[in-house]
Amino acid sequence: MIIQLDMQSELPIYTQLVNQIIEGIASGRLKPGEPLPSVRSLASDIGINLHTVNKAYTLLKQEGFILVHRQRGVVINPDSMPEITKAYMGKMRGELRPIVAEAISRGMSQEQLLQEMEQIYQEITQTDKEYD
Amino acid sequence: MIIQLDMQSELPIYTQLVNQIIEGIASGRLKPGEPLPSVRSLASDIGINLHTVNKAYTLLKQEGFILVHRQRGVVINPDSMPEITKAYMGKMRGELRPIVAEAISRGMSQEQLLQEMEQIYQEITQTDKEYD
Amino acid sequence: MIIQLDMQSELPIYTQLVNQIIEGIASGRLKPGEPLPSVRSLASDIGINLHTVNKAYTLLKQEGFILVHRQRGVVINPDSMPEITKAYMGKMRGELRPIVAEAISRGMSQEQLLQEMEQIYQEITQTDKEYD
Amino acid sequence: MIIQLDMQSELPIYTQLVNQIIEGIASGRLKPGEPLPSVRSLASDIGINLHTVNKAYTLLKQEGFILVHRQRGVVINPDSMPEITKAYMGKMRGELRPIVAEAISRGMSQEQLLQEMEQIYQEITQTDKEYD
DNA sequence: GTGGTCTAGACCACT
DNA sequence: GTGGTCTAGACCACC
Repeated sequence: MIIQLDMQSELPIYTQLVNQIIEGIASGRLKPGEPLPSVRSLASDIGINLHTVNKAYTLLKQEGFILVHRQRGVVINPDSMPEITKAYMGKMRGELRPIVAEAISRGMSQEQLLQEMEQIYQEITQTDKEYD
Repeated sequence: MIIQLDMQSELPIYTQLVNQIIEGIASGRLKPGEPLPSVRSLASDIGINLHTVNKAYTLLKQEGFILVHRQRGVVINPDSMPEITKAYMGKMRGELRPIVAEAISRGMSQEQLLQEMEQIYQEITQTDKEYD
Repeated sequence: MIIQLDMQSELPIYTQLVNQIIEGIASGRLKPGEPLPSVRSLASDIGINLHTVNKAYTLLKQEGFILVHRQRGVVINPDSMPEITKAYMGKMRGELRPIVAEAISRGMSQEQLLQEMEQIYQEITQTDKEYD
Repeated sequence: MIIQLDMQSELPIYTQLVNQIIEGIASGRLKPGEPLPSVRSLASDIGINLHTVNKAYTLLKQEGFILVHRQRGVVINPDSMPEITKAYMGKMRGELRPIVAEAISRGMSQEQLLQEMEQIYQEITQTDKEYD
């Protein structure tokens, strides 16, 4: 798992970590049951504080993406991913809405916008298949 | 222009203001050249601090959505909206990516996701046409 | 709001804080919309670190007992308390079960046990009514 | 004696073990004088560390639920179960209190709550009577 | 060794 | 002044 952090980003480090791990799951690079590095080792690997990693793991655990197994350590949830709940859909639409609004106000067509999303979808899912 | 703020949101108030004004533009409710309330009146109308409105207007001005005349006050940019620059596309893709990734990891299909975006696009653009 | 912490307890400080605030809500001493002290002031009042208070508040926020209002600070959720969800019932039963099992193995009758719970229920709800 | 451990639980494994053995006693599946597996065999049976089983047995012995004979091995205390001491009642009430408080704050009535406890009591005591 | 908790001190964004 | 974030160093419980 390669983690790329942007220390200048407005996004908190722990959020970037969460995003990258979720993208890892979405892409198939991180498979159910697969172990994640310990907070300490990941923190020292990417040169941040262990508490920052801990916060990211805690959030991922709360949402159900990962779990802490007493014997195997931190692993991608082997049983199931979080569901598409109403709460999630609400959150997702709330995040999407201002992005779409700005695109419209800049004159982007619906087709262009959908194409962008489609391309991102493809980029994420069709990651190098050497991992399968 | 009706402004709906969520004081419990994680989004800063000034960001919510910016988003709503941009959505107003996208929907056609706010037309080029149309005046916006003064910092002072908007702030007192919605019960927030002057600085907060000021920050929102400043950001909108920087991106080119509005113009601030000393005499004529604040108006929606009558000449042109911000362009679809490379910088903008990069920003937009960066925001879209984690949303798409989470949707994928929760098992949402590309079709579902595109449909969601299409619906949001429609919701914004086909706002009540009494404004035209 | 008087907070009583037991620094020798096996329960983490932030858990004790969470419990006491929830009991404050249950008893009516803390009413919907009522403000809670800031993390800093509460921390210094009870002589603990502000991060510990922060963790307690974060948990209460996640479960919906409190919310952080951008203007009014931290307040008891004025609209609604968390629901009696399936997840909550599962959690509650899982906590209750070992308590009941031990009581049975020590020879406590169902009546005694129910009476204990009833008394606790009464103790919490019939707190000194000077607060109403 | 079937032991069900949840390796993702927040409860330590040894606590889960203790709880399940006490519930076994409460239900009548484990009777006074009945032998329990040796530390070694139980550990290997359920795939956990020797120390973990040892810790559970030590706690059960300290509270008086089991006896550990050098020759006859581990047995459920044949003479008596732990008493309903003041210390125990204090501990029990302390555990019950936050559970009751949360139930109240979520709007659960005293009747509902008592009913829940009654049902758990019944579930534990009216276990399949083939064991009698 | 692991994750979990607590403390301490610092900076920043927001209002 | 508020909450949010990050760092640092420490101790403990668990396995």
